[in-house]
Amino acid sequence: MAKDKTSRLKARTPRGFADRGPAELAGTRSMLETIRKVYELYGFEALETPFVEYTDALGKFLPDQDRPNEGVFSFQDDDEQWLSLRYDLTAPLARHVAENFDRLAKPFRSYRAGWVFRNEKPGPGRFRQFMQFDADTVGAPTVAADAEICMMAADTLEALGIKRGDYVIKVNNRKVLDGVLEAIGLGGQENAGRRLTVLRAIDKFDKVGIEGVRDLLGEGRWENPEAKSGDFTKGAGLDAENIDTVISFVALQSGEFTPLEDVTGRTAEAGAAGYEIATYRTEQGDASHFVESNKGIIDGLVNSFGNYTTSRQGIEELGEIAQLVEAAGYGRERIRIDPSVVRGLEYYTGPVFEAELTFQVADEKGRPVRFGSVGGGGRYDGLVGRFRSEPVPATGFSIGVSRLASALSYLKGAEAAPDYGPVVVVVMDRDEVAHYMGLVARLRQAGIRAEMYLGNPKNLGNQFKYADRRNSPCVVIQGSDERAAGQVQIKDLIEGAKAAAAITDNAEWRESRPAQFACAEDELVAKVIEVLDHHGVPHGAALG
RNA sequence: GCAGCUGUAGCUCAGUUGGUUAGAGCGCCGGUCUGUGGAACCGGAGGUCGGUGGUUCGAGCCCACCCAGCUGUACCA
Repeated sequence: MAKDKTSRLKARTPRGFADRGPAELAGTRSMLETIRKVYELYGFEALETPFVEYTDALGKFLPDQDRPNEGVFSFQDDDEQWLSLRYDLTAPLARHVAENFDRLAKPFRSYRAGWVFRNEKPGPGRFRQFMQFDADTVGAPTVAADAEICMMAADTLEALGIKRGDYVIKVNNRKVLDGVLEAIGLGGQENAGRRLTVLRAIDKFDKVGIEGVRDLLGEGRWENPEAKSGDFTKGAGLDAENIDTVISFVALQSGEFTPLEDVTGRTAEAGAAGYEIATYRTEQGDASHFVESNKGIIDGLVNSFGNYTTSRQGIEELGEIAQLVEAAGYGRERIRIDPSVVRGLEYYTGPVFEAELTFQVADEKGRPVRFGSVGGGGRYDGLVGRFRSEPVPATGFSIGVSRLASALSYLKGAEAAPDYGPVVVVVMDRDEVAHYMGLVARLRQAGIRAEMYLGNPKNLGNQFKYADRRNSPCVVIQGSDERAAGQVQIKDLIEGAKAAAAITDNAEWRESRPAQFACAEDELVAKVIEVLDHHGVPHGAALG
């Protein structure tokens, strides 16, 4: 079929999707392996579910319509049932547990890694296909299950090489929020919409600050507040008193008003636990000592919201979590009670978690890059219950593998090790291809990545260029001279590149044949291994 | 969805007040070179100037609309 220029196909990946090269694949693979080991250490077991689910199982039909939510990729089966690509790993887990409920040992503890799909506008670091790695405990109502998940999240980030202090696991409880919302008259089904607006406002605390949240709780907020220009976001329309109530809640973690724990009389103990102690003195010279601790935050919550029934229950759960993680040695620098975390606006029913990276790096243009949330989770006691007559408690955590991988690549910077290619056996004599293939086979049997040059062999230089591009550690050469002597030439390309740095003349370059030596054909494997080991190139069992 | 900015070769970009056949660097392919990577030199491929319409003797350049991308914002189960 003749193709003129105008009708030629344009090769391109769809918006929000990307191909992944060998370096990225290797990085992801080792990350997944690290995460998997931590999850297994905690007693979770592997599970895989398909990419496609019935849309109703995902709970993603638009209200009152016969059509799935636009945010999920959907299509109809030949029997006209709606199918969708999974948009997270939690809804499919709930389906799996419900489907196999009687067979599974409860509590059921499983982990899953895989691609999920969202039909949304892509952006920097946001794709329409990305990978998550989840762990969930289904059938355990105790907050010990939640506390454990938080500790595991901290362990996982550290196992991935993120230093303590460069991340934090924030914990909140939806019940605390719900109680506050009830108290300001936003309880009940009829206020679901306004409740959502309030939650979103709180969720934006990080971005817009305390005054921004105040605007969003009241009339609304302009994208550029000074100029009153750009987009206007309509607010929740609360009155001043209720705004103050909500603000006082958010402010508990704002740094402007963080309740402290009084450790007067036990400063030695607090100091030993690693707390930074703040000291205040009265005019009479009496000293009081305080630390910023989870207990302090919880005491503050009890003081402000302890008389709301729903909130009180949530605060007690947070207190238990704080106590459990503290007892296990996880202090506030790792797991932090933080009332501003909202997370997962729909199905969470109790504790919610968010894993955040706190270090900052600059991108190639010198602008600061914030990574923010790299994982999150919480308790979703209602999700499995949708399929059954009774509620089933469940709690879980999800790591955004793709986003975390890009954060890690910034952290590691340029030190990413080069991936070495295979040993290349060049073709000097076309009639001897069978013999060259024999050499390659010997190398492969010894566990060495190797291949014969399969392109046009007429120009030896091209074969070296190819090996160079593949980042091959060395090439194997055998012409008629060597064959007659029962020898091969091994050329160490890594050493050669160093040795040749001083040579500027092409003729001299060719003549000198840097880092090249001859050996008996029988010694081929042993000598190649010497070269590989010298440069730390993996082979044999180390290939994995 | 809304707002701002940007669309010229694979990439980064020039392109004069609107004036002949739209250029450069890098990259790519080939050659010098069928016994040696880099360098060098020579040659080649690759463009409906994002699209359509308009103004004009004449548009890559001016105007209108559309499309795409980027950034922010909204939404994000």
